[in-house]
Amino acid sequence: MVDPTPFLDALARAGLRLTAPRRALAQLIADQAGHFSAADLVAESQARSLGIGRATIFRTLDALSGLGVVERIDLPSGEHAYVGCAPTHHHHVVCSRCGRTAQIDDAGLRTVVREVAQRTGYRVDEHKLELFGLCPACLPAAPFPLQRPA
Amino acid sequence: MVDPTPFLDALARAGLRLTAPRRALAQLIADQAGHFSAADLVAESQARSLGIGRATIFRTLDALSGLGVVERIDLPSGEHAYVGCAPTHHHHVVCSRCGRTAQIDDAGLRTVVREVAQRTGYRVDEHKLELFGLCPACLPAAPFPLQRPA
DNA sequence: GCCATACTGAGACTCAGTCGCATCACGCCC
DNA sequence: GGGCGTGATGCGACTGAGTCTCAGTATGGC
Ligand SMILES: [Zn+2]
Ligand SMILES: [Zn+2]
Ligand SMILES: [Zn+2]
Ligand SMILES: [Zn+2]
Repeated sequence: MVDPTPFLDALARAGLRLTAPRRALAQLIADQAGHFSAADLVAESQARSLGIGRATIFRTLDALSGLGVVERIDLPSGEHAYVGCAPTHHHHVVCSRCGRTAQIDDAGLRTVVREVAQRTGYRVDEHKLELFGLCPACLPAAPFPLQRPA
Repeated sequence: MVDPTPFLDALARAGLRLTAPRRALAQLIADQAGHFSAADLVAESQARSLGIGRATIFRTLDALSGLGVVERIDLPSGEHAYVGCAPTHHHHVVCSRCGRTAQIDDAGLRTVVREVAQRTGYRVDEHKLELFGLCPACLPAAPFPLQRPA
């Protein structure tokens, strides 16, 4: 039951209409603890009998991610998931157990990108960094790393 | 018409059989200039009348990526693509125009990962970094960056 | 309150990827 | 150089994500 206003504000600021389905979805998204999939929203919307069409859920996710307040992450499994987040450049650490994410800013990546550009001769326009592991809350539950950190 | 033996070697080393479809696919993959999708292979296999089933293509890609000689990359568009590559830890710079990729090793990312872990309290087990831009060959053709480098 | 128009829901559709199963053929052993 | 066990194949049906169309609805500027 977190605050959905950032999502609504973003929509309003972009000149998009604040319709009932969008309000409901903003709330639904704000309520998510970790990352969530479009299917999750469909299921919950049905569970809560919100009467929101599947297409609208996809369209709203598109709109919100276009505005940068929701971001798509590519799970190692190949699935797509979303997280609500701030519309500034950043990356995510994703907990493989509970799905909760933390935002991280540049964290020294700028240097890495510059070095890569220099070494490869590519002009790098865009980059994506995702980190997976266990959040502080889940750490005690799982003693061994899945893979050696690298 | 590049050399398909690295793929075949990897299969053999893993105790997998070198069947006709796998040989054909190894060649097909070796022939790819940039990244390719499962659908690309299906199409080319049909074009060359290789008679390879769709399922086999997916299964072979799974096997090869399990062995690390092929890697799945998540394009910004959300599509999945594959690239043949060395079975060591590395990342890719992907040309948004021609799809050609360059491998890059750690490139200072280790430090970034460590810093992120420290700042967030997460234990980071796995990470994925992908860079997108233009390769040296495509650079002259496209004067403006799609987005400000960040 | 009216109206242009952005948005919506329903449902059909496409396309990636999976699965089960009968058949095949690789490659080890002789 | 054959047999044979078993891993691999192809087919075709299936699932599930995401898209599209279109007629109808409701937002928000005026
Ligand atoms: Zn984000
Ligand atoms: Zn967790
Ligand atoms: Zn690779
Ligand atoms: Zn290029």
